[in-house]
Amino acid sequence: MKLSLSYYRQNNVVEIARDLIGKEIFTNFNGILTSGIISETEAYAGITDKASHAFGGKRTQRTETMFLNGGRIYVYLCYGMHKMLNIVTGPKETPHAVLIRSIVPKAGIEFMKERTGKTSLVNISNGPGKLCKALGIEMKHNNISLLGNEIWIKDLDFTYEIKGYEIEGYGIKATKRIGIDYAGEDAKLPYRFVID
DNA sequence: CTTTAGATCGTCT
DNA sequence: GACGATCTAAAGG
Repeated sequence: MKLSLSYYRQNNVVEIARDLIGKEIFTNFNGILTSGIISETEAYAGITDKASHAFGGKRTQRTETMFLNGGRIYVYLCYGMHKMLNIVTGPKETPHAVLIRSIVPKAGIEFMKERTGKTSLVNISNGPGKLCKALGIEMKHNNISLLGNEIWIKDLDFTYEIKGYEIEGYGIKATKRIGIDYAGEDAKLPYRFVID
């Protein structure tokens, strides 16, 4: 079933990042439904985390979304061409977010191929920029609710097998985050979660 | 297999 | 004006 507001408003962003592994994220834009199983995440822990856009309580037009209450998405542009998808968590004024870094495609695979120009599922959504392309996520989707009919996340109570990718009885490994060497000591925190 | 350059633009200073 | 929570293609070993 669809994850609820009370789920997103829990205050432990690192635990939520770990828990989101194995859940299914959907988008439904203009009648085109696509989804994938979340297989890699990273937690960004608000104002105390040097790697977070909201570090030190930094409020700008861009980071404002993270300060709102949990249960919406934060989309931003990286390197001038890639959209990044984040799940805003925690209560209002607590700018926690979970970056979705990889999904295993499930629903609407033909649409994903069309959006990415790829002919196979290999490497189609295994990266934060790539999954946004596969799911059709654009800058204009920043700030939209995860309880509406355009994007949502579902808990799974059974296992999946998708075109050779088996997601069953998996383990979850914690590692340091990617691409945040500027964050000093915080770059070493085990805030990245992957299926193992 | 690994390394490297180049693409490209919203956001902040 | 500088810089990314990245990706790809191309070249080299």
